[in-house]
Amino acid sequence: MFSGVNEGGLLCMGHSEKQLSKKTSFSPLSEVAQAAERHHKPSGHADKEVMAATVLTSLSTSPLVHYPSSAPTVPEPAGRAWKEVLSTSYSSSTSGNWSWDASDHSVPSTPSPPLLNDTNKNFPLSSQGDDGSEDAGESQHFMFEDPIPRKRKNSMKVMFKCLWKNCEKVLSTSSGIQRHIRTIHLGRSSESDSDGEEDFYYSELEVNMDSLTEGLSNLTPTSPTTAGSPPSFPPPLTDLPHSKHINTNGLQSHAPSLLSHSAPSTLCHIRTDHAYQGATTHVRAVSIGEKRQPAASAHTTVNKNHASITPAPKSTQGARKSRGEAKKCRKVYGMEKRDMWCTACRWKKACQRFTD
DNA sequence: CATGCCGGGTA
DNA sequence: TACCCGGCATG
Repeated sequence: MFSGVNEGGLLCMGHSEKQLSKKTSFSPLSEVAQAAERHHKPSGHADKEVMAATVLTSLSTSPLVHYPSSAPTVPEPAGRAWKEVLSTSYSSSTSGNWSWDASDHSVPSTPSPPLLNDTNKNFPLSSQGDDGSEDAGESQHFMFEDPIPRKRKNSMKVMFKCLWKNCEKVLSTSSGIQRHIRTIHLGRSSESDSDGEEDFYYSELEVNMDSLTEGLSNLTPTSPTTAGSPPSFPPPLTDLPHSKHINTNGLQSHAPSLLSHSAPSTLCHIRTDHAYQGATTHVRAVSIGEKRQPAASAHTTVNKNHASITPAPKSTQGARKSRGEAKKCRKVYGMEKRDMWCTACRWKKACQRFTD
């Protein structure tokens, strides 16, 4: 799909420095461009290369452009389907400093139209001289996509499935599932007495009705019985490797705290570059509680979060020299904005901006 | 495989 | 000292 652009980048890589050829997994465009820009020393490189790289960079400043090439493992159809899902429910600014679409026009069961209207997309990093091409909301998704990216929004449906033990209640709205959890499992009578420590463990099933029509036909909003849940989905309340734990109060700087009970479908903000999904049915477990999560927890790589269910914070014996959970410059800014990294990160040293 | 960063190299 | 990178540990 981006063959033209990619080839351009790769062409530049062809006879560039070893650094470039080495990091083939990164965005060749920006890498080349930045390297070319940075290494403006008289290395004998033709100006043409620099120019081409620069142009490519300017074309590819939107990470969205870069993702498809950097995530080759995602099958194209699934990837696109996922993007469709994203575009219906989330607003991603793709640079790490993402933001929810603060507008509360989203209704879980009826995916809202593309967020062409999200005006307050704050994108503080976009100080590049770029024009508004990437502010155009989801249009950027398809800037370089094949000309027929027509989506089938109508085919996407969001379900919410209770993850509490022995309960597989499936509702079509997250508020419904939250109410269900609150009343049934948390024993609360009203929504008002929320003490901010509620754990709403439910999974958000985004179902592509096209491909899974009959497979999930029994997963109707009113079907409380065993629905066609993903086979590997673990029973709740013990371990939730697939679950995402999101809190209502204490989201930190990078994770906007717009997670409100009233805006259910904006629960999870997905960084698209981590938007891993292998199937058209995306399962996302969501919990609203009081636990703190590092900012990096807004990942979609759902299997990394050790979501502790009980309020007792499970003392992860990560006391070992584990890698910090904080997003480092590389993750936050991405390769394409490498010049925004802290110097330590640029030099492959310990990040000094996002210390743990 | 991607990421973080130590250790060591170069200018 | 600033910068870069090989290579390893980690997830």
